[in-house]
Amino acid sequence: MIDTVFALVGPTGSGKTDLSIRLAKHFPIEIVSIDSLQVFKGLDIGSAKPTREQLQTTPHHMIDVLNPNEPISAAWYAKESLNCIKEIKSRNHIPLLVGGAGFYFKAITNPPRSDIPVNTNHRSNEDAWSLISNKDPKLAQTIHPNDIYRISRAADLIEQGFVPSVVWSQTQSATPQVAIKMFMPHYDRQVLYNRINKRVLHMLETGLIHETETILASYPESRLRLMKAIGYRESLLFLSGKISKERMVELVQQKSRNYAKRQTTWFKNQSETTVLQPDVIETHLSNYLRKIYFTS
RNA sequence: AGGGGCGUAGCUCAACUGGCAGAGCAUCGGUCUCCAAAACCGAGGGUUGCAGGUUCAAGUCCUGUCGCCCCUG
Repeated sequence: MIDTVFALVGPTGSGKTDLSIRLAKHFPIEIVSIDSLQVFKGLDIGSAKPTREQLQTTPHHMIDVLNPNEPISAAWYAKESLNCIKEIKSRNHIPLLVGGAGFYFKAITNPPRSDIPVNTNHRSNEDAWSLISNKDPKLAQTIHPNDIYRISRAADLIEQGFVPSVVWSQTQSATPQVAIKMFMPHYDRQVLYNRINKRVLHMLETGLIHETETILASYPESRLRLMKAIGYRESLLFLSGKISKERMVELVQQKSRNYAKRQTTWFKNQSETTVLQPDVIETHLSNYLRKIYFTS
């Protein structure tokens, strides 16, 4: 029988963290963060990590488990969070997944093949593309020639003797280890954007730039990762004098809004997602949890 | 006041000697099967500051006008 796990999903700035803490006051909940940045130690302000108090009042998992210079992957994330879920259940507690990383959620239900390593050596896009056209023409028709991520991974698979279209259809049709029931608060776009803009301002007031400097000082090799993370990238650009402080704030707000839109698109197009108005989501989820865990 | 420069998409800018007004970003929609706060795809959006003139044809040339910037007194 497949376990059902509950999840609080949604775009950045939609109040997931606060809501999860409130729920944890009434239920024996342990929170599993599904977030690509909060896993890293030191990325606190920029990743909008739960506060120290929040982390103390409610058990959290998948937060502060990696150093900023350590590698991460969806397969690893899926495996670790699945472990957390299992342990929480063995304690007779309720696991609640909280986060906005759709890709990692997907990896939890449909884990990618972790036995085929990622090839780190560089090959040109043209080479990879011609490799795919030759060895897996079916796939070449479904991948856009500019889609360098998937092209590169497909080339990985081919070089290791696999046919990408076959491998990928297998992982897709594999029986999921857990079913995730997702709840997402829905805000009016303008309201959400205002919240995000305000939150970015708050990040700057509480020391986002200083945090960036601190991380980089302890882990110079984490520069690449920071350059791919909203808020940290712009801080680095500001610190190196490439942009003004005003421009930096503008950019962080803009990129956060763009990200929030992508997250919303991802989750709302998942069939397991229940979209709810912010003012009813707490009672709705409470009722749900009560019904599932305390009636039998 | 006199001389010069500039006004083109929400923003930053393209458009050789007149020849169908474009690009990046933003905005809106979407994709995602080990880099995902990443990467990628699609769409909408313009009386070229305004008013005249020359021309088959004006963002481009001429006149006037408004706004901004620089230089000189």
